[in-house]
Amino acid sequence: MGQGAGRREPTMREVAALAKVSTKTVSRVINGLPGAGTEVTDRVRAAARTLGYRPDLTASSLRRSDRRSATIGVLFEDLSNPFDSALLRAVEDRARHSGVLVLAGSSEDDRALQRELLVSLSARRVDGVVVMAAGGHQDALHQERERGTPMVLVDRPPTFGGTDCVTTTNRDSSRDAVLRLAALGHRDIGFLGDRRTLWTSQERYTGYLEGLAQAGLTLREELVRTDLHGDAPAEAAARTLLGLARPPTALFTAQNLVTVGAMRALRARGEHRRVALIGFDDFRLADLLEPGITVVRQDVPGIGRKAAELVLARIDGDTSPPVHAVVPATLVRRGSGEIPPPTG
Amino acid sequence: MGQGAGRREPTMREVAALAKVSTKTVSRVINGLPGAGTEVTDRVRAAARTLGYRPDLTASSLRRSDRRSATIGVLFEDLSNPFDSALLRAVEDRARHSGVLVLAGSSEDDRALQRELLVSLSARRVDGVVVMAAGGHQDALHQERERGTPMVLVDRPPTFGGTDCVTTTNRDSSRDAVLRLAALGHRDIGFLGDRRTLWTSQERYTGYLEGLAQAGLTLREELVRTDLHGDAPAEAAARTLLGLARPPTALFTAQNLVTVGAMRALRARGEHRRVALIGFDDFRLADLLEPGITVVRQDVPGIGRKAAELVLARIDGDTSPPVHAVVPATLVRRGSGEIPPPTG
DNA sequence: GGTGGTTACGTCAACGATGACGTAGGAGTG
DNA sequence: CACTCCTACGTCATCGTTGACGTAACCACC
Repeated sequence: MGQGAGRREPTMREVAALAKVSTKTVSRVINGLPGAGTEVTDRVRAAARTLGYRPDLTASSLRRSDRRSATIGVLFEDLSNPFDSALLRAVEDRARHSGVLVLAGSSEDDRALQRELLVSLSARRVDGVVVMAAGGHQDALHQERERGTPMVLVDRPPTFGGTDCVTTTNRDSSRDAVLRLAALGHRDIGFLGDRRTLWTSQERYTGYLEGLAQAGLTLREELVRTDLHGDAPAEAAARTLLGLARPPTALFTAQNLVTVGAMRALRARGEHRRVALIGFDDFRLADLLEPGITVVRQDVPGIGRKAAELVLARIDGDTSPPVHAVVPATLVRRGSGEIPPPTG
Repeated sequence: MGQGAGRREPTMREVAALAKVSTKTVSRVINGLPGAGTEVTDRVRAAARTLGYRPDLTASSLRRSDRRSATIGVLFEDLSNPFDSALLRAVEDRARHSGVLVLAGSSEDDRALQRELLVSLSARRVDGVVVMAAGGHQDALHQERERGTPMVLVDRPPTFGGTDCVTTTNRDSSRDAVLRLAALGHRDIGFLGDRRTLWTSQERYTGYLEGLAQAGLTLREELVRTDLHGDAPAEAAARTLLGLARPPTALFTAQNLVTVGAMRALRARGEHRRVALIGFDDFRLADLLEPGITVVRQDVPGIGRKAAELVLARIDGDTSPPVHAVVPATLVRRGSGEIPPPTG
């Protein structure tokens, strides 16, 4: 394989020949199973070292009774997204502790691609998968789950039953954010949200509504903009809101990039010190801006670790009822969320 | 395997039995090879669909002559780091185009861990690896390469020969950044760098020295701080420099987090509009800060794509001489790098 | 001193798939 | 009609490894 060199990896048979034992004995030594004498063990070890033998896990897992590949699949929306990559890292760390490696892919919130990647993962016989479900129907995931593949959904719950899931306190934390703004005296609180097909967007919007209701505020529909995918549309939407005859005095932005877009709009209008802003999802440097951006911070490592733990447990045969773990998010005050409404 | 359900995947043999043909014929149909009549083909396809048959790539690649697993390994320092995850994404995209999936791991710049992960990857018989070499000696990588594993190093070159590598214009871009500061009239330009064991740090430092020399400036060693790992140490170092009797009027920060640390220090002292700053590596929101941060931006997707292309070509048997590809970085002016020195 | 148990091996088949090769039947050719 | 060639299958061994099982040697004990 090496730059055309075509060197083959040594096999157990070759080790066995060199050590003058059977392959079965080599297998015993390599796997540390009983039934090999000390002298033979030494001979086999020496032969393996001499030849540079390394076991072939794929052949091994083909034959073994448990059929484990010691590999799990991770299917997130976009591995270059900070949220997704932090999640991946957390899953990876937990998995490595169990000797499990991670096959990772980005599904770009595209169902066809997600299905394709799922097929690729199953062709490699991964032991289980951790998935961020693409928007819309989840037939492919459901089918895969029905086949018996251990599966944990993260960030968004399944639309089918019998499957573990880890999410954050989307609704409650959004409600709390809105209540905090209301407590400062804000009565016109705008909402900027991501694609409505996303469960998280819906939950955060619901939380926004709950917050308004609980604070005794009435919803002004013209202050709500959703389906903002990326920071550019979010910026445009924010500009529109701020240009209204009776503009919002505070904004709740329900996603990472939407927050960034809103910040750009506020800055462009020179209103970033006058209009309050709370965003969902923390981001690096949020504290270095002026004012610092108040955010709802998800416990991303916690979510990833939990998801990995769940899938590993299922792989190990845990048959307890499906779990929907909710990892609490916290509000981080940095200034932008503490701006009071203009007096008068 | 599913939550203890223990359902087995159907095999070719079962499909063959249902379609009343031999397994070899099923193999032909599944792989689209000639030698199967239309009627038989239809019967096999129907049987496969009925049973929900999915080929086992691991068994297949065990038997096949080319032994390909259609999987490559990616070993970066920290998959949750924005640079690393953007790189991973670029590699993943290019690999997917060739039907190749990615087994990813973080080596945390730890040689022992990197070696361990390398062993795990080889146990799974990956076709090749893309590696960000951990600092210090590269014996493990060298050995793996000697065994014939196709390998491409990214970000940092190998200390051994015969191996492809993709890096950016560390030295030249650093020199240009320093020259730009000098052209504005800066004569006291500080350097803040990451761990000196890293090749990139050394290169960027060399570029700094070249820039000083070319601008006719003499090095003031007390303005150089290296081995800053993370933003906290960088912030402390920047504070020290700014507190000198004759402080720098401009800073060149040679890494992502070091730039962040320097910004914090400048802000804490209220000097972020007076002291010029150019950082190596772009980061999100650099444009939203005040002033915007001027940076040397690497073409991360370009680096990742190139690395993937190289390793895939080697896997396909390309035996041309090893390549050291250098992907150019560009200077992005946002304000902080255009601050002139105080007059007088 | 036979019986039973344990230890240290070996032999064989099988995991799921494919490469090498065999073969029956039909088409084409002289 | 005999011969060749091709197509469409099937048979068998094998990839690297391990589970099931066999067996020879040795020890202990009644």
